[in-house]
Parts: sequence; structure tokens; C-alpha cells
Amino acid sequence: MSIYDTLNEPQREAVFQTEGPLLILAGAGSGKTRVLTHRIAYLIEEQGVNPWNILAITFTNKAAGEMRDRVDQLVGFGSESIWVSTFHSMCVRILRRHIELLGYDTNFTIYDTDDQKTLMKDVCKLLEIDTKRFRERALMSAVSQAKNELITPEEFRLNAGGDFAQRKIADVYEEYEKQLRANNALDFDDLLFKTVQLFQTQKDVLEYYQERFRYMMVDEYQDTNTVQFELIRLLAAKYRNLCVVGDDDQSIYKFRGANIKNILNFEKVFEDAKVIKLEQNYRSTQNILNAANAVISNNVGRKAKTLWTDNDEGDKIRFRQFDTAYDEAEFIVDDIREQVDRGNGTYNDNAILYRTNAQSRIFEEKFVTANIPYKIVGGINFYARREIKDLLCYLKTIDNGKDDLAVRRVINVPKRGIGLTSINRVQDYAAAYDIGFYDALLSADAIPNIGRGLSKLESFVALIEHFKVDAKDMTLSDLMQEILDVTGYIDSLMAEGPEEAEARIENIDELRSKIATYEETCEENNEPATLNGFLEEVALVADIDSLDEDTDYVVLMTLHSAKGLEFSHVYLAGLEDGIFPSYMTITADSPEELEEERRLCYVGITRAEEELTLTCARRRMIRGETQYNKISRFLKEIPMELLSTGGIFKKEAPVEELAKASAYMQAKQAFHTKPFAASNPFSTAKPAKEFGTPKGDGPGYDVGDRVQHVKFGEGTVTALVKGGRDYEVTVDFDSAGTKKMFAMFAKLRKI
DNA sequence: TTTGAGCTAGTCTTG
DNA sequence: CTAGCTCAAA
Repeated sequence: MSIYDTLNEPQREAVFQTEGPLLILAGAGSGKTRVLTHRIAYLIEEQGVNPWNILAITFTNKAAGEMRDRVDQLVGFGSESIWVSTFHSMCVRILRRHIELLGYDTNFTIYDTDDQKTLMKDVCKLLEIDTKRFRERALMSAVSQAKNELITPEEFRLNAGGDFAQRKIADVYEEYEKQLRANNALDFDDLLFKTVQLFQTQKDVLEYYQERFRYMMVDEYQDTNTVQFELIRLLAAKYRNLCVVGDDDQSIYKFRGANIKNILNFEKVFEDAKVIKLEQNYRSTQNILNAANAVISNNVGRKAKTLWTDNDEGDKIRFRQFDTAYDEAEFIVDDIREQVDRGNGTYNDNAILYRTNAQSRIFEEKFVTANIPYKIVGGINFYARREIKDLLCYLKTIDNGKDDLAVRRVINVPKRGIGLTSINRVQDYAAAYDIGFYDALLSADAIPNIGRGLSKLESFVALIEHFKVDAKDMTLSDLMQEILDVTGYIDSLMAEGPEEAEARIENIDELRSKIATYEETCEENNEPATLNGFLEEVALVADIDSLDEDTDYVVLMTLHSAKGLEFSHVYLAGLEDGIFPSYMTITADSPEELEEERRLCYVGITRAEEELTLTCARRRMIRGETQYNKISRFLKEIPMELLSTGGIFKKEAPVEELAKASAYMQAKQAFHTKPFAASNPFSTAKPAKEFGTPKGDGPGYDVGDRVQHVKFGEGTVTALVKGGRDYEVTVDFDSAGTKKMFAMFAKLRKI
């Protein structure tokens, strides 16, 4: 009996096929992660491959960590030497070692989308671009597209020929690139592009990594773009032990350059490639899979593949249409509560998926009033929040004085009387002498017309220099504390408005705990905790990485974010023409784009293991206007016999209707077994950290205290009962009546 | 230089 | 609807 006996035939074949190029076409839920982990285990244990020679590329940092854990469980040793990471992390790691060969400093900063936008604005101003004609967004995406296609500014200009618009974009691209370099910064696309350039120009570096990565595996291969393909092609050129795993039906990132040809043409580029199909689905019920297959079969030009399952038929897929998005959200939230109350799974068995982040708000409202723990993935990134960016820019300024963007961001935060006029004078001076912004500040006394601004600039420089000295012998946590203390940042937030400040201070606390976590991790791994290291980690985290399976909350996210995940119960909301497929795709009248949306729908359906609920609304408010939408065309592609339509809810969702529906559901449910109640008892769920007000020492308020609730307003605590894993609080609200709620989820604030 | 009011424009998905 | 901008007043 070996660990490989539990695999099915094609899975085993994929595991044992270790030499040469291999394309695994893995349908949704066909156990590709199992294959990858077992394959790594097999390489190490049976083939005697040094773990050090293995590279596995995953789509998220979280997936990378999980893969390492699983290999660890299988092999028990060596998994820490395997290089498991995302494309971006891998490139940063390589560039930190070698980027000097391309003329950058090793402590380059990484620009996120916001930074890119700021930089692009500067570029447009400098080049006097009419941003009415060329919108920054469009320019950014043009530059990004070029980088993803391995096109340098020079090549771009050549391609532009006599086309006026293209030549303008070429100017922008060139200047944008120049500024990045001057700031010693790379944007996300650069991380990949510069690594390819490094390999193209530095043969010895390439050879080193070719030797190192003798066995390579790439997950979610269908979403790789041209630059990513080139990267792995270069690395695999010598040993050719490249295994890619993907599903063309789940390719959903065309808009950011994913090249579906990478998967469709793999066999052409690697002529001796072996192709293995994994077609047995272990995840979903028969009904769910049938629905998914029915939808995706409307796409043409797919790799032939038939997904099947041995699983039970399962419940029918529920479909409900509501009058408003409000009713839709209410139904879903009530339904989840009801299911959980009945013991049918825990909160974290449930996921609500939607097409756009904007749809999350209405659910959030409902979850808050229903006092149900939830987690929204995506939307505004934690690190994109103003207060977090401010503080990070202090760190960046201390770490990399060439990052003009960071310096300019913090120079007057908190307000120290340095206004636009002074900043522009410094800027002009820096441009005139071709030096960095911070360098110009260092010799501020030489700047013409600086006048009264001088002393303010000088004290800012003194501040930063002071921090730089601190940074040399302080821990990161202490440095952050020092920054907060000396700048009086928190006081300045309070001055702006105590209401908002509270949330911002919470975020700052969170940042500080992230710094502490980083320091701990470094200590465990015997690595030095550096400022640069922390900034890098921060730049590359995706929101999805913060998802924690052990926390009992309902998960809300976009269909894109849901890729690679699975849940017992999935709610697919907003299935309306104009929302999903999106308005843009319908009006564009492009079959290709519609097919991409359909793949997205396929991804959504196949996330569900046991129960799938599809919902839509007749009308909903979109940016202040009421929109009337038809039922999504994708829904009509699902055969009627797979659906249960139940009652269709009328306007205002009267209580009787809901009660009737519940009774119906209960009756229906009684005929089914409850598979997850046994395997995933509520009691095993850990408390939701995200909502962690009580940390062993009570919820921070007591009976008789006045508290503030997000939704219900002010009230008085009348009872506080310690439950198994939380406090149950009873609050008599001034206007909303008496409510019972869990302290962890209620987010009550003592006043 | 800062602040606030009032206006406009842009709308999808992401490391 | 709202983030982000401009413009005028303090």
C-alpha cells in the first residue's frame, strides 16, 4: 500500500510521468492539487530528486503555502527546500539577487496599481497629454499590455509607425519607464518582464536557474500570459521537465493578458509533450456538474473534455428571482442562517459569489443586521487604505530614498505646511538638475524662491534622516512606533474626525500586528527581519491570501477570486443579463468576450460541492439608477429539469411568504441526509478572528454600559452571557429595540 | 496653504 | 451613487 494507490488511473499516470514536457488537462474538481503534491512527493521519494531542484508555481501565495504543507505531510522532509511560490514572488526573489545587472538597486520598491496611477498622472502632466482623449486608465492598460507581451518602449515606438495615437502612447510608455527607473521602482508587470530581460541578457544567470529548476510545475496554466510563458519556457529550455496543469474552460483572465493559446498550443511549442486528461470530478454532485457541463458546452473551440462524477445526484439547483437586489440579499442571508441553525453546515461552508465587487455592499448590510459573521474578499485592499499607505510610504522613504512617489506622499502628512507650491518648486529643481526629489530636498537651501518653505523642508529632511538612523538599530515594530510617535500621525487622524479615526486606528493596529507577525516568521526561519523584506511581502499579498478556512464566516467574493476554491453551499447572485454577463460584454457583441464570461459562470457553478443556489433580481440600483434586467442567458442554458424554482418572491418579501418558503424548504430538507452536519460539526469551528473583540478578557464592555452598533445605533447592554466560544450580548437599543447578538460579530463599541 | 462646497465623470474582473 | 477633482474663500 503506497500513497499513490489512492489515485485514479490518469492521476497516477500524471504523477509517474516525471520526465519531459507534460500537459495535464484537469477539469474542475478533478484533484489536480492532489496530483501536483503527489507528483512532488514521487519525485523526491521515488526518483531521488533533490527538493532543491523543484519549482512549483501557484496562483496565490495561499495556494503556495498549502501545497508546501501537503507535500510536507506526504514526504515528511525537504519540503522547505522546494521553491513554491507565485510568479510574482518568484521574480522578486530572483530580481533581488541580480537586478543590479539591469541597472537597478537591489532595494527597489514595488508599485501597486495606485502608485502606477499616480505616476501615470505625473507623466501625463509632464508630457502635456490631453487626458480627455487619452485616459490614464487606458494608458496604464496599454503599457501593461505591452509589458505582458514583452514589448519594450523602443519596440512599441517602432510598431506605432505613423499612427498618432500609438505614437503618443509610445511617448507615455517611454517616460513612464524612465520615471520608474529614476524612482528605483518596478510595477507588477515589470517584475515578470525584467526577470525575462535578465534571463535574456545574462546567460550565466539563466543557466544557474535552469540548473536549479530541473523539475518545474505550473498550476492554473490557462491563466498565464505571454511574459509568464516566456519565463517558464526559458527556464525549462535545458531540462525540459515542465509540467503544466490547467483547464481551458476555466481561463478567465484574458483582460489582464492571459493567453489561452498557451494551453491550446502547448503541444506545438513542446512537440513531444504528453497530454493527460483528468476528467473525473470528485467535488460536485451529479446535478451541479450537469449544469456546469450544459453551460460550458455552448462555447466553441474548447479542448475536448467530458467531466463526469461518481457522486450522488444531489439536490436540485435552486433558482430564485426576486423583485429587487435587496430581496435577493435578504433571502440569501436568511437562508444561510436557517441552514446553519438547522445544523446543515457551518457559516464557512457557505460562499456568495458575484460578478462585481460593488454587489457585496448590500450583502454586507444584511449580514451586519443579521449578526452573522462574514468576510468580504477583494474590494479595497487593506494595503490600499489611506492610513496604511501613508505609513508604508514613510517606510519606503526610509528604505529607498529614490522613491519620489513615497516621499511626495508623506512630505505633508500629517500637515506640516508644505503645500503644492513648495513641492512643485522642489520638483522643478530636481528635474532641472536631473536628481531625485529627496536629493533635491537635501540641498533645499539651493532651491530658488523657496522662501519661507525652506525651514519646513529642512525639518522634514531631518525627520527622515532621524528615522533612517533609527532604522539601523531598531526592530521594525519599534521603528513603526517611533514613526507614529514622532509624526503625531494618530493625533492628526483624530483631528480630522474622531468617527473615522477609530476605524483607521484599528487598521494601523492591524498593520502593527502584521509587522509583528513578519518579525516572528523571520525569527522562526532564521532570517533577518528587514524593512525591505516587509515592504516586499506587503506588496505581493492578495486579498484572497487572508482567507482562513478555520474561521467560521460566510465568504463573499467575486467569481474571479473564487477560482481554485470550493464550498459546500454556493450562492451565485445577480444572474442577470447586464450584470452577468456584464453589460460591456453584451453590448460589445463579441462572441469571444461572451465566451470568457461563460467560462466565469462555469467556474462559479463548479465551486459548489453539495448545494448551489442561483439568484437574480428584476430591478436593482446601479450607480443611482434603477435598472431592469432580464434573467441571465447563462441561466437559460441550464436544463430545466436540473432546477427547482420554488416560490418566486414578490415585492417587499412579505413575512408570510418567507415563512411559507421556509416551511417548504424544511419539508424538502427532511427527505435528504445531512452530509456536512456530521463531518463538520459546528463546535469544531474556531472563533472568527476577524471579529475578535474579546481576546480572553471579555468583550470590552459590561452590563449597563452604553454601546454603539453599526446598524442599530446606540443602546444599553442589559445582559452579557459567556457562551462556549463567545459572549452573548443583549442590548436594549434606543430606536431598534432589544437585540441579542454575539459579541464577536456585533462589533459593538463602548461609548 | 488649507478647507469646503460643488461639480463632473465614470463606471468589471486583478497580482 | 461616490471618488476625485476644481475653484473660491478664509
